[in-house]
Amino acid sequence: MRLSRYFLPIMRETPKEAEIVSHRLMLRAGMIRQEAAGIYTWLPLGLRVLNKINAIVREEQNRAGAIELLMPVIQSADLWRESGRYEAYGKEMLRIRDRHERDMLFGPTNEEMITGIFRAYVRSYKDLPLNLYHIQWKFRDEVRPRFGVMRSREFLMKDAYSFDIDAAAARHSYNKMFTAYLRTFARLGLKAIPMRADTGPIGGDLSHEFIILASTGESAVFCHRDFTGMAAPDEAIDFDDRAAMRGVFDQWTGLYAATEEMHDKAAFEALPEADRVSARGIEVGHIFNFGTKYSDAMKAVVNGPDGKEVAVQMGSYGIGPTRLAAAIIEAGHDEAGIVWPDSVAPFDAGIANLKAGDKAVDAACEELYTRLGNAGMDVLYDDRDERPGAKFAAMDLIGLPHQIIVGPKGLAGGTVELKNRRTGQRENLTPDAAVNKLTARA
RNA sequence: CGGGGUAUAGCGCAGUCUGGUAGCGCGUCUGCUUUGGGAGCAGAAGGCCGCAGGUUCGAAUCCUGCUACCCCGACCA
Repeated sequence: MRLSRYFLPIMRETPKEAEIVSHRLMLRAGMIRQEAAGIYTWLPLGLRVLNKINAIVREEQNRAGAIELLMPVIQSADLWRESGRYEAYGKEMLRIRDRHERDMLFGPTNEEMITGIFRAYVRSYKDLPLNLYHIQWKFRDEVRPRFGVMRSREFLMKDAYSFDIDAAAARHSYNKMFTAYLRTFARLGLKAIPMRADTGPIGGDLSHEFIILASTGESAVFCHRDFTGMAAPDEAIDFDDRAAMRGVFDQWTGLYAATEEMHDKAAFEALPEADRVSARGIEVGHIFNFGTKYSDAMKAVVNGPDGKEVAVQMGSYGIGPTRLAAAIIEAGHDEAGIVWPDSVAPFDAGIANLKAGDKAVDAACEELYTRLGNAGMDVLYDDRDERPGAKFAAMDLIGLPHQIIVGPKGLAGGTVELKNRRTGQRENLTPDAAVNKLTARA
């Protein structure tokens, strides 16, 4: 993409409403635009990041055996009356009425709808286990939306729903999602720590929140220091291996970790002082095993091997990609701007033409741009007629992980500069070497 | 939902107390000079001063009502 033809409204000054760093940087980098309290447009640069996050979430859901579908944002109130949540959900649910005076709502979550889908088609235990998910907009009419897309009213959520014949099978489904989440967050460059959580209005008895540590986190969290050194399972792990899944779960839940609501002060203080981590955390995922709460209420039953009908065991599993975009920035930024992990960077690399209009520099940039593009890289080429300082600032602000800086001084000696945004390390290389080095990474 | 605040050009702000028809910085446009960490000079465009009503010869400014947004707290993917 040539920057001169792209739509990237970056700002030098920070709009005053932005309090936390991710919100400020998302606005300044031209990723989002506020349309109303807690409601945002995702501008082109932000959308690229969001799409990359979604792709990783999707890959890991699929790897764990979940199957994607797409449910609507607008739902009928009738389904919610069946489960009893139409009354129970409260003012967070945005209720609307259509032209025929029918009660509708903007979905805050989809347990009812997925249960309706399940019971319409699945009759036999032989069709289990089943895990269906979608990535869809949700609306929760928060009393006080804040922190940009971190706590917005409209937000994107990946929500998966598992259906199993019995509690043991449901437990395995839970462990699979647990493992998939660890892998997902690791691929997004985040260190997420599972913490036992309250189940709230979703219901059930087993639940974990995945929390990343960040000073701007909304809740206080407490955990064992060893979590910071733990590595997520690699892609060779077998999701159908019950013992392996249980092993991952046990490993990641064996140490103390709790949010403020679930905090056990005595247990925490029993740890050696050096092992205690007391910090702020951002919730980026939440999983629930709630048994037959919805299947009972909505009669989602299957015939078991013995011919008798049983209510299916269910679980639900949520990740907020829009919140994740902000959380990744909270975890990766410096004074100059965002520092994206390669996996979610809006572009794989940037080329800064320090003297647009200079024949040699233009030609060198064009060649680099073409060659990297042919190698399958997504490159942002800053071909604008701007001063070098403005280009450096823009590249750093939007956080491109790898930048090739091309100017007359270097070219005179046959080199360009390759800069690593994260480490700040720069090296002078021939254009060939720079292309090879960048493409070798993929 | 309680408490506090703000609303003036794309962004950040001054002007409001003390009424006289709107200004600064950044950004944008034109031209020239510049070009390795957000350039300089010259010129230009851009504003129902949140909305509605009132007071007044005259309202960004005073009065009344409304709306939107932000912050602190309680609640939440």
